[in-house]
Amino acid sequence: MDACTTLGAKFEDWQALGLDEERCPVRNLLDQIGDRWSMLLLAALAGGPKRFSALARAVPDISKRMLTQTLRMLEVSGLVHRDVQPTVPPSVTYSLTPLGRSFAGPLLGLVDWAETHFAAVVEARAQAKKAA
Amino acid sequence: MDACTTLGAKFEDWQALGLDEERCPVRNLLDQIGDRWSMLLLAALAGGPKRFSALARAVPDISKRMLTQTLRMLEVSGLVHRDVQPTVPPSVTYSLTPLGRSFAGPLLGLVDWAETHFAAVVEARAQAKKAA
DNA sequence: CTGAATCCTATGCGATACTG
DNA sequence: CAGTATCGCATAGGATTCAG
Repeated sequence: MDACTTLGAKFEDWQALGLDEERCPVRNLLDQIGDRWSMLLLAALAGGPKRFSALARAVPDISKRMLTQTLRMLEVSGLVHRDVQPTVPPSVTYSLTPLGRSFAGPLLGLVDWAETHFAAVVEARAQAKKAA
Repeated sequence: MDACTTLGAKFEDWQALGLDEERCPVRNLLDQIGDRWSMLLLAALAGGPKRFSALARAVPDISKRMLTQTLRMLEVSGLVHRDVQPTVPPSVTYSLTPLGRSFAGPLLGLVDWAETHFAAVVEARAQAKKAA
């Protein structure tokens, strides 16, 4: 049974349960990390702990507001650990929890797909634009 | 080298290239399928071709507007094929292209992670709420 | 340095009504 | 049946300023 068939079967199961946002793990996950920044920050932290300002530099086009907000959400969900050093000036280090690290595998799968098939997607979009 | 380290290394590479939205495959993918419906519709189609109204029933809380819009985007990106039967009344069937099917693997990885670790995430959120 | 607070704009997305 | 068109709100999220 290939991945496609398996996925189709799983979808049937969720559907039978009403695809409820609260109960369905997949809907829940998508609500969590289906935003513009979550996956990117998890990837940024995969290499090791980073400080707030280092993360801000690593992802140039994120605002401080969204950086704080996204990290908080990831922390609440148990994917990221926030370590505050009570120095002056304060120093805050973020790192992946074991749960966060366990997410690296699936995320890497997505990343690999993106890199492998990026050219095909660009090509498809070019074709579509030409047809229009 | 585990997935976490690999992912960290890849992020360094993207960072070196400026994490450009146009050029970075990952940013591009996230812009595409990082919305509320794309991944869900791809999963819904993984089991086989479905008609427009069947998809609308499969995902109860999607509006016709978003269903159309999301399917169009997936079609333009080459992940979904749209087959129009010029009958009366018209019948339109959507299916995954080979490119779309190739995405089932990575997507299944994400789904499996969600199902496996859902309980842990819920637990973490409960702890965070209690602390607050 | 690491945020919190406030303000403001863009737009995602649902609801509704209409068409071929 | 399978959309399209229009309206309108709720929210995402950037810019800026203040604080510990």
